Formats: sequence, structure tokens, C-alpha cells
Amino acid sequence: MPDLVRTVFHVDMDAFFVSVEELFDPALKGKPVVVGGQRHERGVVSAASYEARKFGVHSAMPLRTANKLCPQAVFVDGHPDRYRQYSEKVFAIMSCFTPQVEMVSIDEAYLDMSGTDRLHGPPLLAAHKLHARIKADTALNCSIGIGTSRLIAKVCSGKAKPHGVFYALPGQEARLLAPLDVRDIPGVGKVTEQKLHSLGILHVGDFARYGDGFLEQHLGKWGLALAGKARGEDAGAWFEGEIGEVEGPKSISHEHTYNSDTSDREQIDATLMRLSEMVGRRLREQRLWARTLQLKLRYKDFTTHTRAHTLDEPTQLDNEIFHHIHRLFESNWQQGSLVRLLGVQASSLASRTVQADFLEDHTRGKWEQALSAVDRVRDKFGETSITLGTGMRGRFRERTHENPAGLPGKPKPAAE
DNA sequence: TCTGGGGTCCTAGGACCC
DNA sequence: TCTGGGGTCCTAGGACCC
Repeated sequence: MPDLVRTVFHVDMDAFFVSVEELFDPALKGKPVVVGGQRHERGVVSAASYEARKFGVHSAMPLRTANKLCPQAVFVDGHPDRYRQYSEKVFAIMSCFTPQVEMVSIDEAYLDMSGTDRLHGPPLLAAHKLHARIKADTALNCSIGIGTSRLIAKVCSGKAKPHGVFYALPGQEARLLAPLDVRDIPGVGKVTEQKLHSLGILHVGDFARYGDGFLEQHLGKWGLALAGKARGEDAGAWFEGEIGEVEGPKSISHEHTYNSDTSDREQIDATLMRLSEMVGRRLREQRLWARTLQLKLRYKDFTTHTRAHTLDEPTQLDNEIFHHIHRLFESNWQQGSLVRLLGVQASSLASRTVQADFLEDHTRGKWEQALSAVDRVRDKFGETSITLGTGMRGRFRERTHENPAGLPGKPKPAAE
């Protein structure tokens, strides 16, 4: 018998990066801690401990600002591998409670707990069990929101912070949302907030004063859906698909901001090559091929441009990626201008297609094998243990049938 | 306060096709 | 020849999230 109401959990880890760092260095406990880089570096705060937050430090704030607000804070570099490892542990625990788990980021997940009463008891009890299990198995705290939809569950986990559980009873949704600032709705950022304010909508409850026509005209279908939510309606595709359907990534990208801006071609080409390699490597790891490649170029004054190129045939080869990215840079860079950031993105991703297999491009296949072997050597001996040809300083050959990626030299299968 | 890095989704215009 | 409408693909930019 299907449930009439859905039971959705939103699990949000408390100060996740900071808490993981504390596990590796207990001396950090109780101190103001800033994760994300050193105090004078170019960069922003990834996470701040509750002690640091008391001084006004928060994530996305420039590190230098954080240092001014809280000079006594300990600044720690981030360790993505550690966070991934703990994220997987938490995921495994949640998967014991329901198969319908969806990680929405490294430290957040939605669980569809509908119909699990017999197994885990009513929602509040189940949430407390989950909370205790996560604490027992990882020594990490989390907050859990319970509601009839993702939106409600997410709002509830915010109310549960830190280290608590908050349950919105079915039927109470509109009452819960009405007094909230519009900014508290996920998806409402600075810009949308301003727009809503200018329309006289400060709180979610203010949506009720306007008709659907008005809202759609000014806010599009998004506004319409949110107004429905504000009324407590559970309809609408916005935000509310099935939980736990994991699809592959839509894009893979890497970018780099220089510590000081540069217009040096060798340095720029080296960066583009490195970013292309990083993207290519992840494509191969995930057995994906990309049809669209995009260059991101940010100048000293922060003006940012993206330039894309779509290929006839998808690729996962470092030098093919580099070749196109390099061309895009070449034809778009204002010669001599100082560059702040470079980025490489692969999109229109697909698993190997039947057509591509059918092509049986032997040279290409060899290159793919060679690169996979290179990846394995790098896994074993480190990133710098092997480089391809002359790397970025060398001239790139023309692309030919024999050498479709324009790679210098012949592929050497990496030795075991 | 001089502003990271990895993503997702949306909009809007132009090309091109029927 | 002054001129429609819809669909799809591609590109660029931007809002937003953690």
C-alpha cells in the first residue's frame, strides 16, 4: 500500500570540513578554524568552525578578509580526499536505512524514507537512530530535517542546526514557510532576493498576495512553482524528482587562479596543458567521452569569458582536448592582457557510442590505451613520474590520420 | 572584502531545417 | 517578391549551490 505522504530526510553534516580536519588533528577542537588555504593567499573560505563564525567569518569569504576579522584563527588547507572518504562512509550508513539515498553534495543528502515505519519506526525515531549511527561510526555530527518534500526537509535541517533533528508535520508546510525570508529558500540568491524585494515580496508568505499571472510574468515558471510551495502544495517538478536516481555527470571541469596574474605564454600554455590533462584523465576514469570543450578566461579586472567548441567526434584524449582549448585561447585572448584564471570544461558527455566503436580507429584506440596506462603509472608513482612527449613547451604536430590527437612522438605503452 | 573550485540549471539569440 | 512557425543544436552568460 503506497503512502499518501512522502517522508523525506535531508541530512546535512555540521561544519563538515572543519570536523573532518579535527579528526586528523584533535588540537584544532574548540579553536577558531578556517579551512580553504593560508591567511594571505588568494582564495576564499571553504568552511569555518563555529568559533570562527562568532567573529563573522563564513564560507565564500576571501581568506584575507577572514584573517582581518579573526587573526587568531588557525588556517588549514583543504583535503578533498579526506572529505570524500568520510562522505562515502556516511553514504554507506544512510544506505542501510533506505536504498533511496541521493548525495546532493559532499556533505548533504536526501533520503526517501516513505514506508520505512515498520523497519525503523516513525520518522522522528528513525532520524534519531540515523543521527546516532552516523555519530557512532564516524564521530561526526549532522543535522536532519524531515518533511514531505525536499524543500521542506531542507528548510527543517537548517532549523535543526547544529546537531539536531527537526520534523515538520504533514499539513504544516505553508505555516512553516510563510514567515521565512525569501533568501532562506534554496535557489534564491542575492539577485533574486533583490528582485523579490522590489516586487514587495520579503517573506515567503507574501507570495499569497499575488496572482499566478503576475508571478509568472515577473519570475517565470520558477516563481509559479515557488508560489505553489508557499501555499503548501506538493505539486510541481521543480526541486522534486525521485530521490536516489544517480545519473552520470553533465560536465567535468578544472580551473586555476594564479597567485599573481600573468601574460606569459609559456606559463599559460603549461596551465592549459595541465588542466586538459586533468580533464582527460577524469574522462577516462569515468569512461566518458566529451563532444564539447570549453575554455574559461578571466582577466585581471575579473571580466570572464567562456568560449566553446563542439567536435564531430567525442574525445577523452589529453592532447586532443589541449589542441582545441589552445586554439580557443589563441583566437580569443587579448594579446598581452593579464590573465587571472584559466579553466577547461568538457560537456556533452556520453559513454562510448556504438558508432564510435564501429569506427575502429586503431591509432586512436592505441592512444587511449597508452593514456590509461599513464594514468595507472601516475597512480602508483605520483603525478610527475611521467609526462607525455615534450609537454607544453614542445610544438604540436599537425593532426593527421596517423596521429589524430596531434600528439608529439609515438605512444609508448607504460611499463609495468 | 578584491572576489576558489567544482558543479547544475536557465535564458536568449542565431543558425539551420522542414 | 519582405516573409510564418516550430524544433533542435550550438554558444555565451549568468544565477545559484556547497
